[in-house]
Amino acid sequence: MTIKELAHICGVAVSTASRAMNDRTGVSQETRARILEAAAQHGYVPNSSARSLKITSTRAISVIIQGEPSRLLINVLQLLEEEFAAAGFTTTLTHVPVRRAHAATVERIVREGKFGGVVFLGRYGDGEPAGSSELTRQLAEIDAPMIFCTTSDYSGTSYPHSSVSVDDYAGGLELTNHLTALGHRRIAFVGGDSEQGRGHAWALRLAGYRSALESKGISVDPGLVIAPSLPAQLYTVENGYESTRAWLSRGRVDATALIASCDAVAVGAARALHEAGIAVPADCSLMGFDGLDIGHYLVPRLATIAQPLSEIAAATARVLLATIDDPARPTEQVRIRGRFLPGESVTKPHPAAV
Amino acid sequence: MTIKELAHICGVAVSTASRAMNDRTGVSQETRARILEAAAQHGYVPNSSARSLKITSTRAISVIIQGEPSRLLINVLQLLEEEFAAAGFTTTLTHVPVRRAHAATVERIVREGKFGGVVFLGRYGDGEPAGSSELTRQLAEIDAPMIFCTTSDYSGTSYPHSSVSVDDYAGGLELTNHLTALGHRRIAFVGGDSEQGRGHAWALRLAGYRSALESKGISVDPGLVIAPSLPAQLYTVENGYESTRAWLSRGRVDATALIASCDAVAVGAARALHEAGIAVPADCSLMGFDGLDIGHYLVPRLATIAQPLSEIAAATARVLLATIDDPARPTEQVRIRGRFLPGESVTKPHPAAV
DNA sequence: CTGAAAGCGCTTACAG
DNA sequence: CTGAAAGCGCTTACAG
Repeated sequence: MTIKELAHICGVAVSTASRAMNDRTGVSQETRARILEAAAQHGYVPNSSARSLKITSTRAISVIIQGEPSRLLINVLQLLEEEFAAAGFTTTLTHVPVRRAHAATVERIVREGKFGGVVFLGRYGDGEPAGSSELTRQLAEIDAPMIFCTTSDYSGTSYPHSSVSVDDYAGGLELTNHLTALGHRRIAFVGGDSEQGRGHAWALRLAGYRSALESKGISVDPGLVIAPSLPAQLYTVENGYESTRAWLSRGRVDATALIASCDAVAVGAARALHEAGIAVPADCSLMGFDGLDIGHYLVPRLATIAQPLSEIAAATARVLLATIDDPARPTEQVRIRGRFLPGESVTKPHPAAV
Repeated sequence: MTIKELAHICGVAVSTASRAMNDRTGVSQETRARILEAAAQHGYVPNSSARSLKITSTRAISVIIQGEPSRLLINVLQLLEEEFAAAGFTTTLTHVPVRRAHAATVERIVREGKFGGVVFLGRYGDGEPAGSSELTRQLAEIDAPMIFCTTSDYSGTSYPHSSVSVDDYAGGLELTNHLTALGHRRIAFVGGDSEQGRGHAWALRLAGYRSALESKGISVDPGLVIAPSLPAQLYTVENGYESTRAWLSRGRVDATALIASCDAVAVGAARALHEAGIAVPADCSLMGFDGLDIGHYLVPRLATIAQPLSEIAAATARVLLATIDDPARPTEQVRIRGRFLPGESVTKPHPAAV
């Protein structure tokens, strides 16, 4: 059923039916009621294509996720939807495969002009440094309100778009400080490489780890920074397991604690430690990052930094909507402090370490 | 830029530009090349609203997920996208909140007629029995190709739509047989209630559990079937933890093994057992269901039934596409056997049980 | 091979 | 308050 048929049934013009359906002024109370009733009775649903073809300022947001979304991103997506819905905006998720030409797809979405704004959720591009990637450069040329959510560029170089994320650096710092306060000196970091990771969450967490150690006068041992065995799937349980196993196979390193680049990596690392006969936390303490629900139920319960997802979603919506209202608005980099969640996976250093 | 501008630039008619862009016959090789080049140069992107307003047979599939999607559903979604893409179909995900009027939203999506077919992924409706819910009845009146994926109706009553899922019943049977073969007699089941669950995955797994016990001459003790403490979020770690804890607090029950309705529930149950001083598997064996990646890395490694996700996605696409080709095609109920994954969470029964 | 025209289902000035 | 008409950007018979 089209609006034309609906109008015919009610004996009114199409324009009147449209006004009634869209809750617009300029229709008498009774005419509106009659039309709405007929619409409900006949199950009339406006054709959204025709609608968006006419509508100029589309109150819609496109959320773009690249690759397989993690549990965390799904939770953020949920919250983003709620935030935007509260402001009267629709949210549409577009899923961009990692392999395909990402920039082209994004450009297409933006150029189509169906959306009032775009949220990039999670990583984007090919994992290059956020501020200097080819994609970022291309995006800078596209004139549309956009924001990066849970992706940040700690390097602080000029950054063409707004972003919102947990303060990964401060989190890495805090986790490490917890461990040094307990007396740990030989602390390993798994899931990140020191090279080519600028702008990545793990790289910022690693930077926090380095700073914390240095501020305590502990020199960072390169042998304790464990490169990812599966660089294509950094934040996965598999990567945590394989990386830690490869590291342990290289011989005794005397670490008394291990910080994982995220909770999932921590789970994999815990398994690798277990298989090597190293008990958590008796022989080696373990820290995660993200605050996933599941970490709270593991045995031992995982110590971690919880990402403030609600605040991240709220800030993302706030900044993007403000940018839509005022495109000339300066960009904003929002970093929100995470909350430390103590766990059973951490204790004082064992004299005979890993 | 619109197709009109593109046509103007190339000095051709709009219809010619359209034909060139859509790879249609009836354009000279050189004209086509010229138009495509101009399109690429100016970054012309067709307006999809205008396009879908004209197109009759929309080669697009709507995937509807209700509530917060689990890890498992996300994986299936991924695979579905690939399957449909291979057949030249676009996939659009619509996320329906649990609270809101689900039937109305679904009806709206279907009635809009933008999609060639609809996949319901995961649970739908208010958790009522699949075959007899109000929603199913309403959907039966909507004339569009649809299929239910990972949702099934084991009851075998006449079912108005096609569905594809793992064989939950056979899986429940297999898990239980493994335990009885090891000598277990007092086996509990957590995460499902015996009432009002017809059509739910956990109910089918529970049915398999019952049958397996009965076939061994072991009577099912109602005290060993643990009702969910959080019925609103059945397949969650939280529910596994809370349900098991509530059950353990009711006193000694002599169970030597516990089957969880899914892997997530198993993780929560493991935590509750641990807090009660019950060791897995020494004091109590534990079985999951689904075969999530993480279960493979837990300590102890979780024994489970792996859902054949690729096969489920492939069958879903196959049946739905066949239904689109031939709407008169009879509905089909596909049940795919899961694969048992042994784990360290299961052993022979301990004499002094829970 | 190419073009002019109709029309998909809507919304929105513009008249009355 | 209501209606007739233009037009959003595209595709597709229909002529040439």
